[in-house]
Amino acid sequence: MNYQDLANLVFPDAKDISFYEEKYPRRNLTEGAIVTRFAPSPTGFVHIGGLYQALVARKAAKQTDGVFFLRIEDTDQKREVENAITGIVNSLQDFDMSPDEGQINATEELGNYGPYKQSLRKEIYQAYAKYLLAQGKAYLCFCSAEELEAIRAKQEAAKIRTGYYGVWANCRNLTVEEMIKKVQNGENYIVRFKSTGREDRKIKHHDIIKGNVDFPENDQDIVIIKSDGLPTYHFAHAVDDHLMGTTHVVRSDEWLSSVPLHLQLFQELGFRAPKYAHIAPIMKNDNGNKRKLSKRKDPEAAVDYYKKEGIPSDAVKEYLLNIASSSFENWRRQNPNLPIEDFDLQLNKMSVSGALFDMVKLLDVSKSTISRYTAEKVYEEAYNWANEYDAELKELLSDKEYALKVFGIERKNAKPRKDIAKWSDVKENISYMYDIDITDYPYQVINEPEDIKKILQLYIEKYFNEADDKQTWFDKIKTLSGELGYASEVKAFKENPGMYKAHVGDVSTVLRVALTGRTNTPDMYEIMQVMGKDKVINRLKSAIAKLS
RNA sequence: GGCCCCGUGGUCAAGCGGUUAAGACAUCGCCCUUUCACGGCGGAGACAUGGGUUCGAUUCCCGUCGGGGUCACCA
Repeated sequence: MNYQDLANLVFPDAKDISFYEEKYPRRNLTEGAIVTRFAPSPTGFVHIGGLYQALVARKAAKQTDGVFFLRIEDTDQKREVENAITGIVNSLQDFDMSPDEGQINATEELGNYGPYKQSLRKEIYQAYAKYLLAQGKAYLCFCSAEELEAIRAKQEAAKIRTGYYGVWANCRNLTVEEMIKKVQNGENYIVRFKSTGREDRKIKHHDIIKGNVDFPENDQDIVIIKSDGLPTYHFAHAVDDHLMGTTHVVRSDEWLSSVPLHLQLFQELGFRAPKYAHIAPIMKNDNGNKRKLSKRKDPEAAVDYYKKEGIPSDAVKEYLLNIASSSFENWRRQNPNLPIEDFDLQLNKMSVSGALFDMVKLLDVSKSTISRYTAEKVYEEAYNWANEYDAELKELLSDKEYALKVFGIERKNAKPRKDIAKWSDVKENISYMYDIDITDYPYQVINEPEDIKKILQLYIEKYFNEADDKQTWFDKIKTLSGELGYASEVKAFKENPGMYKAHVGDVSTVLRVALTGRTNTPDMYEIMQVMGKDKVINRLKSAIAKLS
């Protein structure tokens, strides 16, 4: 009786690993091409941190003509959430980050290295577990949850390291005969890795982001195959990333401390280990403490939040790149119109510590992003958003020709208007351009009904002409101001405030408020042009009528 | 608690032995011959702390403090 017999007894049907080694040959890629992956577990929506990882991983691959794939890590069936896979796939699609290989919907996938869903790879993991078992590099553990708990309790009481290792690993020294006997007796078991490491020795690891990190070797006999026959994360990681040809593992830095284990696993399995890039997670300030953005507490943790708010996916990616690399901002300033695909992200320049999520900054990035859009693009995006989330806005936008004019206001100039941060702002932003009932007129300096009435009436009767160019238009407002005793130049007013009731700016404000119901708007000349003569006259008349 | 990572203005961050310690967001003021936004100019605001090493430390070493991660048949 030897380990081979034990392996055959436990995994009678498992294939020899040579089968898989041949089935999944080395990828034929150009020198330096990077293969990365996004490997979420389907336990809910995509987290902004997950998107961040995926963005970084995907960029690293794309920059080198490599491959970016999506692997679903569903080895914990208890935690699996319905439709999560579809959610993941859709979120990546929303951000224009669909993978080259992997799941493309709940049941289908792309690529030659699949299945890309771990629950479908059970036999593969078992083949490799059998391989380790046959060599005595793994063993069966029959400890119950209670026994494990008892071990832990003892360790804690003695204030020593907890875990299943060394002398605490009860089943580690079971003989092959004993293990076989227990299996034949129907005892429950799991497969554990027989660690070759020693806690008093150090291993060196070079992480692409974190740099040189030394750890004690791993000496824990971790579980590789659980009682349901599925692998643990660690084992699946080693097997999958080897078979799938991953060259660079980009993942959250919570995994950093598992590196010794992972390296050991790769070595004992005879695999070449990938390079690791552990990224710092995105944090949030919670009463003075930093913590990871939480799925439960923070709405902005969910990637869908941005979609619902109408923050363009481009903007979210720009913001994330901002966090990832400080050189991105400089690059963007120099290349305002290039797509972010052209930006070269250096993994080794990425920040080592977790950044606090900054919504204000995101919104600023978003404003800039949207300001670079053409009116056509703004229309399209706003319409698509409205179509899903805001029926009223959709209705407003139904007249595309007019909407295009509205979105074109102050957009054609060298310094386009920057006032939309998210599509959910649009309605509030443009509603006065439509046939709404203005009820509130927040007149400012000039606020006597009689004065207002005079200005508006005179403007309608004598000065308004749709055909005027901008200079003529404004000259007329100046003339009108003078005619009614207001300063037609602000400077003149400032020099001699006592001589006038108010100045041309104040007169303009009256017109603006009467026209739009607000004190702040984009350029009034353009607004009038877009509204057209009838609407302008009607608005002004109606404002007069509403003077008390 | 053990192990590991991190600590530059409110936030994101350059700099990594000698700098007036960049830049962006936010904030304040001024300017942009009508508002707001944009843009321009300017202001305020930082190297956690204590020891070393050095002619000289934000940069290197050690301690302290602070923050984070990890120690599952979860990923």
